[in-house]
Amino acid sequence: MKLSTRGRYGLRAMYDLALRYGEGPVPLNSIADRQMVSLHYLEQLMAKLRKAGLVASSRGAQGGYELTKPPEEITVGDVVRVMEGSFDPVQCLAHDFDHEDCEQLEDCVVRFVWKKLQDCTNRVLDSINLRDLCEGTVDLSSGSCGACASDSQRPMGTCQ
Amino acid sequence: MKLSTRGRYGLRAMYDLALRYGEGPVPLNSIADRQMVSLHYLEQLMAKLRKAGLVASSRGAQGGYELTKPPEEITVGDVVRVMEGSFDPVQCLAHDFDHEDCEQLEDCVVRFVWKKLQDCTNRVLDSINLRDLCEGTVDLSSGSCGACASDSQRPMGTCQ
DNA sequence: GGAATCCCAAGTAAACTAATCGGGATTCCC
DNA sequence: GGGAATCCCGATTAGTTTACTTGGGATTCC
Repeated sequence: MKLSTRGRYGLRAMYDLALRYGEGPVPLNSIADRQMVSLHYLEQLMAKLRKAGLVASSRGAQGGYELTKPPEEITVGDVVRVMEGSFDPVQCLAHDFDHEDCEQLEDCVVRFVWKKLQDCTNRVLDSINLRDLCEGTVDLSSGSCGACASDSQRPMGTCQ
Repeated sequence: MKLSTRGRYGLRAMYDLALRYGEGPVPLNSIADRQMVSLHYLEQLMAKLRKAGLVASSRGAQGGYELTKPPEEITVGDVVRVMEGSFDPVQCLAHDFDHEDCEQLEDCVVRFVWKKLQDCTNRVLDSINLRDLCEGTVDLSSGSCGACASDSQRPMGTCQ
């Protein structure tokens, strides 16, 4: 189980926008530079976030992207589910699954393991919003990245 | 984020073996039949579990596979990590990652979101062992599969 | 000796990933 | 009104992964 670059880049872009919330449209090339991601690729990712209603765009010079809601009203789960697709470890946990097909697919006991996993994942992702990220109020107690902690020139809580 | 068939089939095969623990080698074709999985594909999956030391095989007629440990000593996490690879949402959370590369890769704040996700996932998967599955002592309270509950002809806790 | 098993390596079609490429449409500002 | 800055869109692509299938070989029991 891995995250794709879509989820990772997408969340970093949203974090970047959250840091600049209220300052007007943020052009994508500045995000691409800061986050070191290909501009064209990021455009594709932003299209998903726009269609999901999480960001709004304005075209032309001085255009760019901005969050459609305050950072505290957007959870990490909102972003990740848009970028990665909803976390359905197995098909028959998906909302639109026809349970007539049940016996063809999965052992019940085993399926509920996946259900527990899904619940836990959503709970974690929905418990953190973009404002938490900006303010560094996320509890970082579990595990630490030594390489980052010592670099004090960078903006708070960031690596680059 | 999805589980591949490797993780799903692998856990079902291990559950099947756990139900028959102590009864001698279980031939793979019987597992493949019960779990409705291609025999040859299942062979490949079992090879991983064997190399990881979770099952032992005996060849020849009356041969088959069996757990190397009692079901209560094998967690779902043990199985899933073998089958899916360890859940490292991003590279730099992996054990062998060189943190010199840190600034190239990921924003710290965002990374700790992934760290929390990893911790929670491992905690859930490691909290359930194969005996729990066999005895149905897993707490199934969150969510339910209507199609299964009503079918009383099947072995307890199963769908098929 | 033959049936039942596990073991192994190779091949494959389809999907997915992580982009790149090339251009078009809109808007601001001078 | 012209040009720069920006978003928008569709096509293409190389590489990887997934979920198998195919075809056999080795071992063991009876």
